[in-house]
Amino acid sequence: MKRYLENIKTGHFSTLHDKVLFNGLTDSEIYEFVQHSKPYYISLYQGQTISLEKQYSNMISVVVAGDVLISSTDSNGNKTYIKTFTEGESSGSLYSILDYSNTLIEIEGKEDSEVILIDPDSLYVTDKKIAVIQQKMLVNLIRSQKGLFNAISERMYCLTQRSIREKILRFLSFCHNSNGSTEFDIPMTREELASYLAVDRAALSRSLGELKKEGVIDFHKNHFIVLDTDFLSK
Amino acid sequence: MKRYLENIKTGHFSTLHDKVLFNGLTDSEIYEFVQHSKPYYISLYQGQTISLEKQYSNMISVVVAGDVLISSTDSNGNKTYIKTFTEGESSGSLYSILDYSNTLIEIEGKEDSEVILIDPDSLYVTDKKIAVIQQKMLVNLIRSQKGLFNAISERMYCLTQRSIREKILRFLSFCHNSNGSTEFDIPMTREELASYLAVDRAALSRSLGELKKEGVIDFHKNHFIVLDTDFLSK
DNA sequence: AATTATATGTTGCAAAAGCAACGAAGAAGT
DNA sequence: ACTTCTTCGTTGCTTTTGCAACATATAATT
Repeated sequence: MKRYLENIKTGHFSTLHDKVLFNGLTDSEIYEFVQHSKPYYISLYQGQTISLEKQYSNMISVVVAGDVLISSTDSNGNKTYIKTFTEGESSGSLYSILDYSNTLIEIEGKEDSEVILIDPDSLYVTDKKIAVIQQKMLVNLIRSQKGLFNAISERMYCLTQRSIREKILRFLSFCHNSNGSTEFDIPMTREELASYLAVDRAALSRSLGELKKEGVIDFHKNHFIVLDTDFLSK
Repeated sequence: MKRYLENIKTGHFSTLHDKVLFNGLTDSEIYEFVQHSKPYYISLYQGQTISLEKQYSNMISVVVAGDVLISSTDSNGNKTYIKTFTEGESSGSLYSILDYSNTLIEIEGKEDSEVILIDPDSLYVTDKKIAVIQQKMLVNLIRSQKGLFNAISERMYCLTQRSIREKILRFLSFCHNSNGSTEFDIPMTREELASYLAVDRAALSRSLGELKKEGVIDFHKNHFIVLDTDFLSK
């Protein structure tokens, strides 16, 4: 199931440039790093789910191709969805920070996918020969965390609002800002949005209906239109 | 108000060892880094508040002595409390990740305090001469983010609970686990706890009273006792 | 000790949210 | 076209929450 990347066909190296974690590295630096860190390579067909043995659960994973869904199961057996990673994203953002050692991590391919796993120690343990490479990659790792942190901050901002109405408006405000338009599609179903805002789905629908009736917003399924932006920014 | 650290009395260097960001660095490495990055030095008396000009707001700050409170004011004039940093903590955890450039950052000394500000570029821009130093510090930065991340995750866990009662129980569960005891002091006033859980203070008191009446917990001011741990873990 | 100030608890009431059950609208499969 | 499934909206009812106003308690100041 797992093999070292260096033993895989060299075609894989060429795709690594585009991945955030390897930004700014030259071909030979990537090659040098792979020689040094011996990352694991996993390929998944669509729908395939594999469990990482615990000793691998804290590794930095880079999605080389496809789209994977990562979940964890804690000691009580509760399965928690962590995040969907798409090609180029590296979960270093998550794993290097949260300590998932000793939890069961599952990776599911939402389509045919390829993932490599990198031992964080290969970045963390000082090695003068590749210090410059390590440094570049660490910076990439920190940078890639920004996106995750912003996502969390945005959700926190929504969650700290006291009413469903305000939570919705906060959420739409973020959508509006990141799309630059007053018209956009949201990437969730109602159920998922309710879960994201930590409210009841029915109550969410009710509040959405009120906002529509008041002419603040309009929507149909995933498509939303903000009619009165005054309500958003505060 | 701000001067370069290297122009300050050398006594400051000796205290840097203990700071998370400088862990694992030798004296000469710290010296070398300071020479290279020219960090700013700020000293605050108790109660003093200073505003960082915008170009400094994204800097990595390390609290060398004392206890400081950091807040940001966004373009709408809303002042948001960010975090209290105590000696040794580096806000790199925050600043390197969240982009606070162009927001007004204020630093308030909760007691007489000293802070140094480090330009993130001095860690990010590759420089072969000090690559090893940079690498060590980047790892320290990532490690220090773990604490912040866990704190945020815990709060999120509380916030996603639907009722005040459940939010309280989640919160107490975390206190219980991190203290290892069923008896502990919480580091907040009621008002602050209410704000942390994003609920009304009066409603919080009501729920706390109910839990006390039911014999699940007992408390007096900041001191809490969990009487029935069955309620916590689930 | 008396006086402020601050923190915490209490309570009535209106508004909001949760829950459950059902119905409508699509989407997917046969 | 018909069934089946999923998603979404609706509604009645109950519970919870927020809000405001006040009471009590504790700490700080003089």
